[in-house]
Amino acid sequence: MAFQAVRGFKDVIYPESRLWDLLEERSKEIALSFGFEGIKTPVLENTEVFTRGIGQHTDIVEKEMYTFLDKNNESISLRPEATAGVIRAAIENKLFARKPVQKLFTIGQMFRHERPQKGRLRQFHQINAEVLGTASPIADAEIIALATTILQEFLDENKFKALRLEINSLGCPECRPNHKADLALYLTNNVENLCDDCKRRSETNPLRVFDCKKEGCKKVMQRAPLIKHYLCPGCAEHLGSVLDFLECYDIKFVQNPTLVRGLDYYTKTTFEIVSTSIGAAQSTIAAGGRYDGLISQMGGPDVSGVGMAIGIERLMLLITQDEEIPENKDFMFFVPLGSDSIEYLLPLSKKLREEGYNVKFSFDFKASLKSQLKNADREKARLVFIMGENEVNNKEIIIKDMLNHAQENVSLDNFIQRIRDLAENYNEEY
RNA sequence: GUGGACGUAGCUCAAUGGUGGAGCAUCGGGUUGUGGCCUCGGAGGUUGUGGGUUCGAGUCCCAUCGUUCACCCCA
Repeated sequence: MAFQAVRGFKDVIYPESRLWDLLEERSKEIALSFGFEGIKTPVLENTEVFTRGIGQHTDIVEKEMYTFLDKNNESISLRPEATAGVIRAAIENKLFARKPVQKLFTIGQMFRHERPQKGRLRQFHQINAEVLGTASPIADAEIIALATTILQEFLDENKFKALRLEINSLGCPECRPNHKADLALYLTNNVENLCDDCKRRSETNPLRVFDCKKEGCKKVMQRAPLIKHYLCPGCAEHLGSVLDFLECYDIKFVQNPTLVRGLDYYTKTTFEIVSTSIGAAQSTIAAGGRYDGLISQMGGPDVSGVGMAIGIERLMLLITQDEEIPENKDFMFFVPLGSDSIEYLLPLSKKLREEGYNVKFSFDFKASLKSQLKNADREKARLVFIMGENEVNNKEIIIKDMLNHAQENVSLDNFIQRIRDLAENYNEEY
């Protein structure tokens, strides 16, 4: 039996790997343009970073985290999300002593032991950004603007328009308990009309009952108390400001009063960017929100933060949904006929690469010109440089243009200058 | 973690329980050192894996692995 990758873990091969690299490069450039600094944190943390950060009783920590004992019997876990580790790193490296507000950006793999599905892997990747150290609603809007800017960069107009930004406020420790209590009471009073799942949810995670698709439950929840009627003046004002600022950014949104997040730390602003043109299991492309209390809870200063994550696999699914991944750029291609020309051609290929051209060199110097040209064609060669016995004797090279079939002989001495001239005429194609 | 569907060549898919095929891709010819198009040919498979039923299984049954859809949950 041949080897198989671990369940839920996937190889990324070309051409997807090309698009993947592009995605990482461009999104990083965009984050830098917003003033974020890159950060790289380990995939492995002490388990407590996550139990304290995300919450002991979340599904992510309780059921999905890869947790095991290290050789010294300490419990360590693969990170199921980025925020807790970034905050741990910010505190440990005393970043808040450098300046009070930290804007941090990272891309990397996360691990959750779920049943795999399309767009749901056990190792998956996120583009992640956090603004730590400010309660300003401008930061919330900026985080959302960063997410939408990155998505807009990679999606064509129709796909981008098919995205929906849903936003809600979860309140704060001041006002949230009042809503929680009233909701719990309401659910208890209507428990006979709820499905079995929702009876359980009423106990474990009452807000989730809003998400139930069963008619009975939906009917009950139509009259259930909504958090927005319970927000304290501070939270209400914050939400209002965030929405105002989103309009300043010209970002469309819909308020979803039942939007919940699966991580305990969220307060006030919470949002999701979902695609309407993709399966339910992978429709959430990006998500995030504000977290008061998390940074201090992890041993840092008592300041607030806000962050977002984009699921790379899900974004890739959306991008490639009905589109081909673009080909690599054109290449120049060296064709030695026989072994005698190699000593002339290899140095020239080095020189061209140093000048920044994309250069491939045929490996099959013993093969016929025909098969090497065929190969050159398949390798997307625009200019092919051929040198055989005749050319070695005359100290010259054939330059063949594969697009317009033209070919010319140039002397070895004039070769590089001739390529510069040709490439210039091709308008930066190389 | 729960329930359903599907696994045949590198890819997309055929084959009534009776000798597993096609298209594309790949490799090689179509006169000496000129690619794409065309044409001819070759190679490629323990039908995911392991059991079972049957004279006979790609096809039916069970298990297992994988994929996928809906849940749970989430990026």
